[in-house]
Amino acid sequence: MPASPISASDFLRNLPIFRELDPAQLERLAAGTREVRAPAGTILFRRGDLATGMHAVAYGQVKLALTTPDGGEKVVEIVGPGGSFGEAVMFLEKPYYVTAEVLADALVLYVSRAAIFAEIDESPQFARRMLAGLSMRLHRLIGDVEALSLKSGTERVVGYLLRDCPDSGPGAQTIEFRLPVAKGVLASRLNLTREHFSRILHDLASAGLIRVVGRSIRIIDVPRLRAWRP
Amino acid sequence: MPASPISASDFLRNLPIFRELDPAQLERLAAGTREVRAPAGTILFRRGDLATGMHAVAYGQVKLALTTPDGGEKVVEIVGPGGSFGEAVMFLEKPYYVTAEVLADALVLYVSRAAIFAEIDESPQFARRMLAGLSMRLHRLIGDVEALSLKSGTERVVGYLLRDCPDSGPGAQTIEFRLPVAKGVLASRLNLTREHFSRILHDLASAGLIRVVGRSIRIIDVPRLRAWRP
DNA sequence: ATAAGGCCGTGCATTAAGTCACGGCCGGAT
DNA sequence: ATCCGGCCGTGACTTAATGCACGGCCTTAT
Repeated sequence: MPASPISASDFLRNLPIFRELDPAQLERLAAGTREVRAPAGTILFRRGDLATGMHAVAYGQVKLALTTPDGGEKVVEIVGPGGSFGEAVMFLEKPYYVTAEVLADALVLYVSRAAIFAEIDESPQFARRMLAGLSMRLHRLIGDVEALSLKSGTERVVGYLLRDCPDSGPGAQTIEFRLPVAKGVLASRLNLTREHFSRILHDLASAGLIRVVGRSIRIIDVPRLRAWRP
Repeated sequence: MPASPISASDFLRNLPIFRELDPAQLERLAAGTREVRAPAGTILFRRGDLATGMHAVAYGQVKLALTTPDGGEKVVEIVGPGGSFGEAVMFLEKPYYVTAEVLADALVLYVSRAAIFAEIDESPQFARRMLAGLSMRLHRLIGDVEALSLKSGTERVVGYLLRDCPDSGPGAQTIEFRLPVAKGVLASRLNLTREHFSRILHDLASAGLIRVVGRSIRIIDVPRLRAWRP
């Protein structure tokens, strides 16, 4: 099936979920893998499509979103290199619940259900790896539910800005980075309207906590931002 | 470890997750199972406690809730007979993310991580069962995220009331049932304040869609309730 | 250059939901 | 029976967040 099984297994090896597999295992998975190169804007699948395998991003960016009949959408996750999606729905043999759209030109690996199931039968270690992966996802999703249900918009934004800041001691530290996606997409991910998100960033900036220039954000004082209260 | 391994395996057999296991497998799991009888009000574990196994409800009712430092809480799930919880956190070897409180006198089976892991190594079929279980949970949780982020309070209530109504044809059908828990708990589960929930039920009732008497709810016309629009 | 389109910020009006306060009711314990 | 305490309903008010409208700006392609 694959045009170049060798490169498929090379990509697979570098994905967190498939790390620590031995070469034989990777080879078997690679045989059930298809490489999908897709430019920004491509819809990989829509809510309701049949699911017959899982997906992993080698490079690029994919947006997973819930959609409503009347055109509304809520971004559930933004998947970057090394990330995977669609496992749950593959195990359940149900149609996709979300729609996947490529945001930045991507190489997505598609691993068939048959290959995954065969490998589970072959290797308990692999099964545990998949279990850990799903558990991880579940854990993060409950974090989202928590943010959605008992935090304010501003708290969610602060939480996001500090997502990978070490919980370091006192003393004003400054960190600068670029948002990985357009603000509109991020707003939806954080369950805010574009307008509301814009206002929140503005407010945090005029409180002297952050500095925003286009997509670059400088956190002026990490501990003070972390200590933000309504 | 168990006082009566025979009854443990009897209970296990009747849980959806462990159904279809052969007697030998059940026996092995039962050996790693502890029966916990707990009256209403018991806290089984709190957010932050160490997790070393999973839990399954034989009878009774358990509430899983997120808690905030300042005493707030959001009910994530109400687990009844046959339901299980704590798997994800067990696989990740992380502390519990939610707090579990017994709502109605319960028998909860606690299965140690060791027993689960051993059985995964023993049986790929069991591994697939666990994968399906976690996938199921993930699926439902995304449903919650969807309800939380793109539905109004009333829509969530309507969705809940219709949760297990067959999507049958036209013609006014009537269904009556009792809420499984106190309205305050249900309100939190649906991410509403008690007051808001109360008003919503009132409004639906005065629109002639439902009839509420204490904990009993009669849906007067299922299709019309389903067709409810803001 | 310049045009065209997507993305973003902001003022104003509106609304869904939350908060506070109070009073009634129901069910279990004495 | 009667008392008590938890659970629930409701009115008045506040607030966080949304929706709409518009205008600027910064790409990207021509």
